[in-house]
Amino acid sequence: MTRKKVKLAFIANDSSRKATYKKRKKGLMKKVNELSTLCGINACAIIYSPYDSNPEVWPSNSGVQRIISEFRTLPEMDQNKKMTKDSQSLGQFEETKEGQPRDGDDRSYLIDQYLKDVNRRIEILGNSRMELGESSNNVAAEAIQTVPIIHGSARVSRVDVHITFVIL
Amino acid sequence: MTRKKVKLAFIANDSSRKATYKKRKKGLMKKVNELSTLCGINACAIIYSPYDSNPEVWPSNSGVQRIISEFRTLPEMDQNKKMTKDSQSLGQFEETKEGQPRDGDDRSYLIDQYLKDVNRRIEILGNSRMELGESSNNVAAEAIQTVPIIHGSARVSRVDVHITFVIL
DNA sequence: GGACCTATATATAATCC
DNA sequence: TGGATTATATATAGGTC
Repeated sequence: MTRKKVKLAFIANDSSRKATYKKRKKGLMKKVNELSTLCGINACAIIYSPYDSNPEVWPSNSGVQRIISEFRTLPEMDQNKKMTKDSQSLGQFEETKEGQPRDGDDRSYLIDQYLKDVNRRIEILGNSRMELGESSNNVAAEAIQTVPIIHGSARVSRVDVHITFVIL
Repeated sequence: MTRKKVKLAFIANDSSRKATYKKRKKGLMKKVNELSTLCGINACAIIYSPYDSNPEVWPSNSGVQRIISEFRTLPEMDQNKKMTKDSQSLGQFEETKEGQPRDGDDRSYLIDQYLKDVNRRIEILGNSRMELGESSNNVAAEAIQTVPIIHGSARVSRVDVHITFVIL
């Protein structure tokens, strides 16, 4: 009964932590679903965690596959017709920032940068895991350490939850 | 006063939709923050949307950069020391599934598959955008259409919110 | 539009099986 | 553990400026 105000801190008790994780993951998924529906945003989410044997996806496994497949079939050219203006007029999206390259989208650079980072990170994550056929948890665990341990051999202790949301 | 039970459907009114989007995005961020803290999960979130001129990140721009940078500096080998057992003993994570390759993690295959999909998808997204210096919104817009339009030239109307969560 | 302000709708911690 | 249950803590739609 949520009688406790939930101190925002790491839950020491393992079972409690797991229980909370599952509940909140579910809640997060629901929120994504609602945001998607209410704002007309197409989205898919993939949540991977050591708690679940299978990655959890939204809206559904096939839904995720479909979105990805459809995207792949798009001729690259068709994917880039500029339509900032159209978007604005049709849905008032797009808040063009001043002083941006006229022909490009104002956020292109930032997005590209982030995508590159994510992309590279995913690649490394995938490669390393495949090479050793090892759990990716360690990787995440290490990445977690704010400073040290990174180069050392002292493996991290807990952690290991990977959640990847890709909402388009 | 949330007097209304909020019909879970696309919000036609533009300003209302935007207002809702901003509120819910904030709520989602908070939820991610809480999940991260409560469950000891290191995470970063990147949310890009046409409503905001800059991508929104969590825990902070520098925090995201740091996590990514640190991860990159990891020697690939160091990233994969198996530690399923350690994790279990230390934090009771890792729920080993029976009948899996003894040396690999049970979820490796599934994860690898998803990562590949996401990875490829991100690459395509990035490449196409960079080639034309165009907004990636169109891409998302198209991907949204459940069935048609995909191959046609009739561009989508609204949409354009990209949210990419990468929680590790 | 953005920044509050509530009244309600929801999320969820704690408990029991 | 994995569900239900339910009392509270939160999230937030709708108003008001």
